[in-house]
Amino acid sequence: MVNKEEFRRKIIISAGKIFSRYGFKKTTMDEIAKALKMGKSSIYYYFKSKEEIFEAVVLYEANVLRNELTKAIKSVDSPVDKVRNYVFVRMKTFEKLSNYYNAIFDKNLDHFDFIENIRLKYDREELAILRLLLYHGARKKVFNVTNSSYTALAIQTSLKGLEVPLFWQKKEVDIEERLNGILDVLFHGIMKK
Amino acid sequence: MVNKEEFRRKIIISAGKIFSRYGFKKTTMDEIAKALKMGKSSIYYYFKSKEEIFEAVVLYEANVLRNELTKAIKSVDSPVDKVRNYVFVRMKTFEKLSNYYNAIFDKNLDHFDFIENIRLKYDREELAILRLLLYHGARKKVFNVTNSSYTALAIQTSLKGLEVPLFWQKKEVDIEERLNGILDVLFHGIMKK
DNA sequence: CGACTTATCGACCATTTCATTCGAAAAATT
DNA sequence: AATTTTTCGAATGAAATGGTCGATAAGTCG
Repeated sequence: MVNKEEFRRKIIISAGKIFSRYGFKKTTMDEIAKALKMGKSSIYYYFKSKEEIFEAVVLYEANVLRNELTKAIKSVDSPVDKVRNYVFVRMKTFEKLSNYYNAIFDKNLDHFDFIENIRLKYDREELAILRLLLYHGARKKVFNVTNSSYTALAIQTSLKGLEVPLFWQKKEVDIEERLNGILDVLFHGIMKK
Repeated sequence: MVNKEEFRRKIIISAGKIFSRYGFKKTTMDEIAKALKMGKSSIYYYFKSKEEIFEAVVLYEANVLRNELTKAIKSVDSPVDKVRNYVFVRMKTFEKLSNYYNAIFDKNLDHFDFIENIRLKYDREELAILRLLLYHGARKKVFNVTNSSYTALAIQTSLKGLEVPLFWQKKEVDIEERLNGILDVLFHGIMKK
């Protein structure tokens, strides 16, 4: 009982690597099994289907993202630093969570309902976090934000805008620079004079 | 007539990218065609089979390697620099020629005769080049090599030994450092006192 | 134009691949 | 030794895929 969950996690991590390399479709159950030195059919003792494994992988990565983010926020005090850290970590973690992002972008996977669900859920979560960061910043008279919900949405939208070029032309873009640019604009439009 | 060869090269380069990402087996003719914005069957106007495309790709990359190497040798004068450049370029080009190297390493592709042929041919070529470099070095009284064939084989063997860890754990290994180490040993065992 | 060559493509076929199922049999636990 | 948990080989049916073929554009030459 205890070990079954343990082993599921093992599968998730191992399969995650393969998925991230070849994508959902090109990854075969046989490969996942071989990587774990098991027979293909044994995998089905732990997961009902390939899709279910993928779902678990994406969920797992989404959680990693969530943890990194909350950790990054807690690690500093000032609202400005919190926002800066949040944005930075969010973009930096990007590359590592290829399955999560592939799941969200890949048109080929649209038909998976759970992806839409995850996307919605995490969008809402992100919005809540941003709203809170802004709200506290405003409370402390650091930000000049009247409607934190509204501004949070604006920030989220611009962050998503940055995801696309990052995702498509990975190499070309200098993340750091562009992020700093965005943060500059963001803060100077937000900060109390 | 002129354009057909041109287009074959286009296919080779485009397909090469896909092969290098997914490997021979996981790459489909449909993908190759789509990448070129063509119908799948059109590809067969230029190549007889998927295997033939792959062969062309590997051959193409092998030629790239050969060119880089001869260029690197010609760019310097002293025997020491020639050997050093040769070894360096050979290892540096490594990452870029994933198809060539995959073809040589991948057990799954063993049954392709042409791979064995390419391997043999290029092994022989490499040996000839090394032998020449050593021979000239000895002539100029820079190297202390009595049997250049024999020593060339030794060097080739050790270079191949380095390929394996490079190939399997790409990230971990610091190429530069290890190469310099090998070169150090090589030269100081070879140089005239 | 009209014959002819070059190039593209959709539909189709034969085969292979692959996710999944199932029952049996190890292995572990009671 | 009975029971439960875990693993696996073999089988299956559906989907994917490499390759073929004839039709048909598109281009060329007289």
